[in-house]
Amino acid sequence: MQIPHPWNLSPEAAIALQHELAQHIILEDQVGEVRYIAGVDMAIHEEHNMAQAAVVLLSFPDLEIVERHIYEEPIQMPYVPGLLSFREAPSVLGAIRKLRQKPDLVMVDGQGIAHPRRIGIGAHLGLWLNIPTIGCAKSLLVGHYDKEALGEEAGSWVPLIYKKEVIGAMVRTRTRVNPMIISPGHLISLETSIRYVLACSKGYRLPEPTRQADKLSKDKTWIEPEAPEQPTLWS
DNA sequence: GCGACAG
DNA sequence: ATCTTGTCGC
Repeated sequence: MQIPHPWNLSPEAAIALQHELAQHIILEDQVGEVRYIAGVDMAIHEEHNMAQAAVVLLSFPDLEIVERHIYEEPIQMPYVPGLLSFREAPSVLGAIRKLRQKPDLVMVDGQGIAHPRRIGIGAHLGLWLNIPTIGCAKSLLVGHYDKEALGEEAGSWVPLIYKKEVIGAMVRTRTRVNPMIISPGHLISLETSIRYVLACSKGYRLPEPTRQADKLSKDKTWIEPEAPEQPTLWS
């Protein structure tokens, strides 16, 4: 395949690459036993043009924090709707590289395949890592759904439709709170994606992996602990 | 041509 | 994403 590939591309080249990569996304479950779930997110310090990516590894189904890491680097690309992965993925991957334990599943802050070309940052990261991923977004990029059909209780959900196809689901992770936009990333089905997201929801809108990563990415007092450990043997 | 538009 | 205090509701 064309992985690895450069990230600093022109909008035209990035879109062309997405069309190529989307062909390789697998939506059948290839999720083995899940012991560790990672959550990733990123914050930006506009003034210094710095990105602060964070990854938090949780045990499953306990959801206890096992590892937390931050990775910082200058932001390279601007934000362009539909091309978010080219702006955030490099930094997120930097944070993931610090994990000592390989995650069995990764939850990403953004769309999975609920994307114009079916390859949001969640799906893109899954392809790059060859690990099952789920896109957990807080707002819609594309698609429509039946608001009336979505129950108010935590656990209810309705399919997200785009061009006559089911690309994800609006999932109520908390009663009477705006639903999360859930879509499979890679190596996982929509049904399984929803199942894991709900299994990771602890009374907050964001599922634990993403919620913890979001919090850590915004933390300004976090000090990355020493890494006298051995290099990761999985990446 | 006119909106919509993850983070 | 980020700018930002108090405030309404479960």
